[in-house]
Amino acid sequence: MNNVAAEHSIVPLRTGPIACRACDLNAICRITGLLAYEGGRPRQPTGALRALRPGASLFRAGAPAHALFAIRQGTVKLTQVTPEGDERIVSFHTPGEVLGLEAFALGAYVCDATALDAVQCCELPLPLFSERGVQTAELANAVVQLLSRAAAVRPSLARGSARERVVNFLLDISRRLAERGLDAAQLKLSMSRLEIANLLDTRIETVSRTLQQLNRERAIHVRGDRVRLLTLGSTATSAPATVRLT
Amino acid sequence: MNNVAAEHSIVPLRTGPIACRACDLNAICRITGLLAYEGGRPRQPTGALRALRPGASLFRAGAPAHALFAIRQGTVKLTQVTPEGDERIVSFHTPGEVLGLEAFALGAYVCDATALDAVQCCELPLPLFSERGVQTAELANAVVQLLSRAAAVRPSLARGSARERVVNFLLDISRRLAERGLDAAQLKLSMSRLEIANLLDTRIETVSRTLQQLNRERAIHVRGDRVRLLTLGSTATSAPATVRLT
DNA sequence: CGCTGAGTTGACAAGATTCAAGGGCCGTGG
DNA sequence: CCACGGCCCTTGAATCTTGTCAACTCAGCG
Repeated sequence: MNNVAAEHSIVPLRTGPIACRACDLNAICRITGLLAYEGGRPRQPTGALRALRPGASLFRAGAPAHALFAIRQGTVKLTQVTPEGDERIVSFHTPGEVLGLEAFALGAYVCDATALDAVQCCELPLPLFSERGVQTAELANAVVQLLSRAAAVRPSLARGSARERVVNFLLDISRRLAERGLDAAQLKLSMSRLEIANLLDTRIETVSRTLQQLNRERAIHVRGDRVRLLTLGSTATSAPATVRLT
Repeated sequence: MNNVAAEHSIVPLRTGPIACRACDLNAICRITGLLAYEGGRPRQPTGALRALRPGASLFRAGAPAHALFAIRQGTVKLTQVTPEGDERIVSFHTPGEVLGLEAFALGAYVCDATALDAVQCCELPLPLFSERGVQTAELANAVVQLLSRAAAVRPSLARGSARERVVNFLLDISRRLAERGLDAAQLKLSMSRLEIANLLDTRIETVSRTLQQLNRERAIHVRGDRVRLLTLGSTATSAPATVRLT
């Protein structure tokens, strides 16, 4: 009775990069010609591709910004260093998301970006925009679209009780997967418990306890970095009676 | 011995609108011609001005977005309604700041914007951008600048201990005043304790207790909605010995 | 002059952190 | 191949912070 994986039928998750059409940079890549077409269907991006090992840095806070980045595969964490000198995790980012948007205004990155696992990302050099320019109205509009979406307020995950934070954290990951057309019920937590605790402004013990409690309640199924959403996600919004957020 | 105001020399704060040159919309107003010049010096804005009484709504979440707003005077709170139906305060905004930047991408506002006191603001109709268009490279660049700055990560105030939250809240207001060239040591809290507590994700009693504790420690001087930063703000970063953030 | 609402304060309860200990997994080296 | 050590995660118990509830002050206002 030890083969829990088989017992609960945890299957391997998708690997491989995300499709270009599901990427937030898609419109811009098409316009700039970085993404060539073959009979109406986009093929591989022609822009610079980069591969990062776990722990490798994509860019660092304060460094002169030279490019925008789009994640194709893996997870990237954005962090800042507090005045006291310890790391504050700002957010985690999954395939299809774009990093470094502050570069247009500030010319430098404001966060450290670090790969949590094997990351593959596209690099869009900024001169692409300043040269051929935001002069073409089409490109300008695409950039404005992208930035404006990023400017919209995102509800902080570090609010409410420990339980609410953990639940919202899981639902946030699930929502992102769903938005890109992936399986939203099976999550792979690429980050450690410590990093989750950092993001949620709580302690590792609290994160662990809360996950285990949700597990006991059959709201989720946790095993290491694999999480399966059971009553969470499917019924959390429609039938709040089964799983209390609070 | 009841004349505390005189005793601690609390003086009236500046009223009147902020100067156009200290406004985040300045560049865009100049380019669009909404802000006319007289011999090189900007005069009053020619765009639509709106005045709001305390409690009046500037725009509502979900409403079709038709304009950008720049605050000239007063304080505006941005709120969202949680799925449970109660108000969550997202941020407070002071003169010179621009609201509604998500409109470009979403076509609708994502927050409710409400005046906390007598507010005066400029309204920039969105057609201004779609018509004459982001086609002029200069305007496009100004919009990108504004949006890109807004896309930069802001550290959440609802993190750390109750004391850290309150201190950071006060320092945040102070910093904003300083950025616009105003007196950063004298704050007028236009919002209620309840609204502060909501923003900081804590309780009104905790906010009250913390403010009073800082007051007893001579870190600040509080009297109603007037706060004077004493050791806070001037020495908080350079000499952490006097006032502990933690 | 009493009413009302915002703010403050105290006492207690609930929840999170802290400290300590133990389990499981994995890579290294005997 | 197995033992060992390190790291991550989990769990328990004590402590501390914050939330909760209630009472009270104070200022503004009819």
